[in-house]
Amino acid sequence: MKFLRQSKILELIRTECIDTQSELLEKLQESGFRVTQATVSRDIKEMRLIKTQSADGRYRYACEPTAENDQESHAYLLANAVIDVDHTQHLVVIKTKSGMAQAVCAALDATQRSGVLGSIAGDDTIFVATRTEAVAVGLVSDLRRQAEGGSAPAQ
Amino acid sequence: MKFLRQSKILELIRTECIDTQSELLEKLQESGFRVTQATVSRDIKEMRLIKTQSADGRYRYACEPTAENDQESHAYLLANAVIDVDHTQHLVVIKTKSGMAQAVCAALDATQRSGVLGSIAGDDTIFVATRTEAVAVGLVSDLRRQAEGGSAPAQ
DNA sequence: CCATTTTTTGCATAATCATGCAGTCTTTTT
DNA sequence: AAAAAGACTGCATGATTATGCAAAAAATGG
Repeated sequence: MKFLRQSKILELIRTECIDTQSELLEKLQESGFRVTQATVSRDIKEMRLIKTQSADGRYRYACEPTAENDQESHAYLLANAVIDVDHTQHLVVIKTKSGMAQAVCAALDATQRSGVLGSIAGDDTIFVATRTEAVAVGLVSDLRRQAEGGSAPAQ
Repeated sequence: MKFLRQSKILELIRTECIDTQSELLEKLQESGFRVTQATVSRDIKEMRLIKTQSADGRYRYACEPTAENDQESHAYLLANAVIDVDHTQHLVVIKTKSGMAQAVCAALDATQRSGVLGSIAGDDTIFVATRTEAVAVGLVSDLRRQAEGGSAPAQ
C-alpha cells in the first residue's frame, strides 16, 4: 500500500494546505489508509517533502520544486512498482504490483514518449499502444532497464 | 542584533551541514550570539528556511531556492536596516543601523545597478560612487522608497 | 528626557516529528 | 517448501520544534 499511500499524500498536499503530519494522517485515514504518524513521518522523509510556509505564514507541507525530483520519483516508481514488461506487435503490456498501474501509467504519460498513441491502466496491468513495433521494442527495453537498474533514493 | 544574527545563520547553513536548530544554536553561540533555541526557531520561520535532506539522507537546513526569495530578503534588508540616504554630486551616502552596512552593501551590489562604479561599507555607512549625478539621484530616490515602503514578510 | 508603543527575546511548555526495536508480511534463495 | 533476507509498520519514546506569555529592549513621539 505504500505507493498508493504516497500518491495520496502527494495529492493531498497539493490540493490542501496541510501543516502538520497529524493533519495529513487524519486525511489519509479518511481515505481509508490505516497508518500511524510514524509511517507518515517516514513517507515524508522518503518523498523528501518539506515544510514550507504559505503566504499567510502558516506552515504547509510541499514538494521541493526541482525538476529532477519528478524524474526521480518516476524512476523510483518504475523501479519498484513494475513487475514485468512485454509486447506483441504494437502493443506493450506492463504488469505492476497490485493497485499501482494507474500511478505507473501516469508517470509514463508524463514522459511524453514519441511514437506512443496512448495507454490505459487497470489495477495491475497497463496497455500501451505504439505507432510501430520498433517503438514498442524500444519502450520495453527501456522500461526493463529502469525496472531493474533503478534503486530507491538514499534513505 | 537580529540582522547580523540572521546573516550569520545564512552563512552557516550555506557552508555547513546543519541538521537541527540546536546545532545552529551552538555555532551561533560560538560566534558570540547569545540567544536561545526559541529565537532560532523564530528566525528560521521569518527567513523561511526549510529542512531538506542532503544526499546521504541526513536532514539539513537550507533556503528555498526561489529567485523571489533573494529579492524579498533584499527588500527586507533595505526596508529595515537603512536609516537615511543622501547624495552629493556623484556620491551616494547611506546610513544604516549599526553593523548592517556590510550586509546592505552586499544586497545593493547584488542588484547590479547600471551607472554604479562601486561601493564600500564601513560599520554603519556606505559610500556608493556613481558615474553621473543623475544616477545618484535615481538611486537615492529608489532607496528611500524602498526603505519606507517595504515591510517585513508576513509572519 | 520621559512616556508610549512596538519589537525582540527568554522561559517554560505544548506541539510536533523522528526513530530504535520488535513483530509481521513479502520476496528471494537454496 | 523451508530458510533466510529484506521491506514495512506500529508502538513507545526520545528528540526536536513552535509558541503563549511576560519581561526586556528598542524605537517613536512629545
